[in-house]
Amino acid sequence: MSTIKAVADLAGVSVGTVSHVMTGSVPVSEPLRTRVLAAIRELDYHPNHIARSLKTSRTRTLGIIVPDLTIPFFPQVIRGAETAAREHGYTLIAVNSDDSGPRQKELLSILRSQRAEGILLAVAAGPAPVGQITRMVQAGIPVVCVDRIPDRLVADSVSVQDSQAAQIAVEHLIEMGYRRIALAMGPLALKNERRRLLGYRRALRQAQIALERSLIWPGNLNTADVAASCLECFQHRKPDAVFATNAPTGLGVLRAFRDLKLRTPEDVGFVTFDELSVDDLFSPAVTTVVQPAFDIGFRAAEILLERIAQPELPRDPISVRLPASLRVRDTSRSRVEPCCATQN
Amino acid sequence: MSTIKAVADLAGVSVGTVSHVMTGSVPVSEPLRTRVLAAIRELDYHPNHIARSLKTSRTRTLGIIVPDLTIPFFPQVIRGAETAAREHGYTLIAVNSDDSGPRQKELLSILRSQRAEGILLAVAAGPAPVGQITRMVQAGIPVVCVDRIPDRLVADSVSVQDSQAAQIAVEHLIEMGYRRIALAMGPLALKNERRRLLGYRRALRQAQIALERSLIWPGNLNTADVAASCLECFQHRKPDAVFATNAPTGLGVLRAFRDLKLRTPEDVGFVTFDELSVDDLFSPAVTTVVQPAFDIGFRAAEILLERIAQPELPRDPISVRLPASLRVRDTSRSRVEPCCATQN
DNA sequence: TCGATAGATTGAGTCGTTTCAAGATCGGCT
DNA sequence: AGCCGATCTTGAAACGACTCAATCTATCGA
Repeated sequence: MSTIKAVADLAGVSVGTVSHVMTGSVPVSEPLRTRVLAAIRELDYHPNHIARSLKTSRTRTLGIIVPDLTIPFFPQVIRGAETAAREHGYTLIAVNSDDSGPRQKELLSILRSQRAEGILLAVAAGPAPVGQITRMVQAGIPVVCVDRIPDRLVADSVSVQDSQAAQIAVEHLIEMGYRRIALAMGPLALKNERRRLLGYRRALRQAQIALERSLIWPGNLNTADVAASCLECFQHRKPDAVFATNAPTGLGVLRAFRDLKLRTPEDVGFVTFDELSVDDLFSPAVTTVVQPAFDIGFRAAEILLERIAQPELPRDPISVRLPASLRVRDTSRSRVEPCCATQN
Repeated sequence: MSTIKAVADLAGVSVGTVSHVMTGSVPVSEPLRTRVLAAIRELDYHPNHIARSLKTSRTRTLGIIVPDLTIPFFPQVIRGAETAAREHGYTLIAVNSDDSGPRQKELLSILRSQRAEGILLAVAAGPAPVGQITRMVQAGIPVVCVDRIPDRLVADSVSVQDSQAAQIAVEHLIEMGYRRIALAMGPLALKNERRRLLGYRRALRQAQIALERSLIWPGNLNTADVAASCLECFQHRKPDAVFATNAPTGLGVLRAFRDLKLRTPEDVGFVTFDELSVDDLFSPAVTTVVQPAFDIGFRAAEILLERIAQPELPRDPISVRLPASLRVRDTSRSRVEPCCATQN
């Protein structure tokens, strides 16, 4: 791979001149400039970004760590962040923690070694690496958390208005005539989940529906386990609707419905957080709470870039909450008389 | 951010010794080693990967460029590639070309400047950057193409056995009793699409069904446009089944079915390449040709790493074709008498 | 014609690490 | 005691690009 020196020799100028042509920071006369550009083309010269970064200590690189690329939400976040990064001349590199704590630590360390100038982090399940993050921020590498907001961490974050979104979803179910609304949720250890629970309670309270603790199943994010709790709940408590606070949980619930031969919305109403996929093409189409994933990524990257641009500013953590929207489809339509006998 | 020199000073040794402790390439006595490790911890030292790369000219980094992260296929490929990379101590960085030719060129250039040691490329739509790829390979940066295989390019590639997969899918439809099988496909400019067409023709020929040209609609990969062609075709040619050769096309067809109020499989049979999503939860569940996306990524990365490990080997391009599998669900079940009157 | 000045060009030093050759230390053996 | 070899430790030279200070060139006015 050719170097700046090779270009300089071929063009018959000094390395300084070539550098000036590349960066444009210092004017270069037209004839020399032309010769340099010709030499660059001739040698297929690609400036060594590594050497450049070493000297300038600027990599113009942002990192994003997501727990699972195969959940549709995260690619959207990445695209948003990438868009913002590109507008500022930055490159975004995406890596996957596989929802593993150790791997996440390793990736943070790698990104730090690679001297990413800032990091977007959607934390993996389990305890968040608070100490590591704090050290990075102290070392001058800003970190912005997206989606999941770790407890006990003072840092910038961008996510959705969890409680409002949950409240709207549950209010919608109530309006549609459902009363015994079960809440299928993820681990209470996650702040987002607690916030969504809050919205659920608020909606019930405002509709003067008594809270029934046995209709709330906090669980893990394993789709199969969720399906099991759902089966269990339907045997004993007979809810007439389910609100799922996240996609894996929602899928688990749908799986249980299938096994129980329950139809939506005839037998049971259903709303879930997050688009499960192309929900509108299938029947019954699923009513979902849609998170503004692209915007979350975009805003998060913007905050990060701002921090990078003004590193000396005092760090009052910024916490942006974007509104979600309810996309009403079939699974939450008003209850109707079933046309033929079903178990219920 | 602390440097190796700071560590050396704190531990009271030379920078060379610290380096030896880090890399383990030269033995270091226990007492010194302990002092060095303590100093590293004390200073929260993270070796500057940039300086290291500059010196060793090894970045231990692989790049992957995909056209669209939000298509579920690609995240799977990335996970496969990442797994293989990690096994060899490499980090994979993923970037998104947004299916834009210029952006793809730019990303190739960036990855080259960043000195990625090898590149996995799922080419964007439009003409492939053959020249650029060839120059990279000549410069010693191996490139392996995944999924889409550009014409006119002599390079390693990993993708699916297109024609066999298509043939199996169409044979399945024939076996289920469908005869007028339409082929909804992407641009003929793509080699994969031509291969899938081949499989379709082979299946028809073997079943002695005459090929009807008007049942084949090559198109672009725009879901809305596909839906339009589909409407058109159903008005004039009345196929009794449709095989879609890729996911966006498949979605377009389903959208048209919805608009035409056609039910599957009662009114029309349907099989598509690629999982559309959680196809099995909805009704009717979609019969799909499942590509081994993870394996494609994994094998591609392995080939890449092999090339990197043995750069001087002559480059007979390796072309791996992995088998796809047919996941039979509802939309291709045998035709049955409709229970009530439907348009047909 | 000459000096001053603005502008273009150059070259050396630097970033943080690896690595090689050379120096230091130590124990064992004669 | 002195020497040898094995083992550990050190220092300095790279890697490739940027950048500052210094040099060079040309232009213009006196």
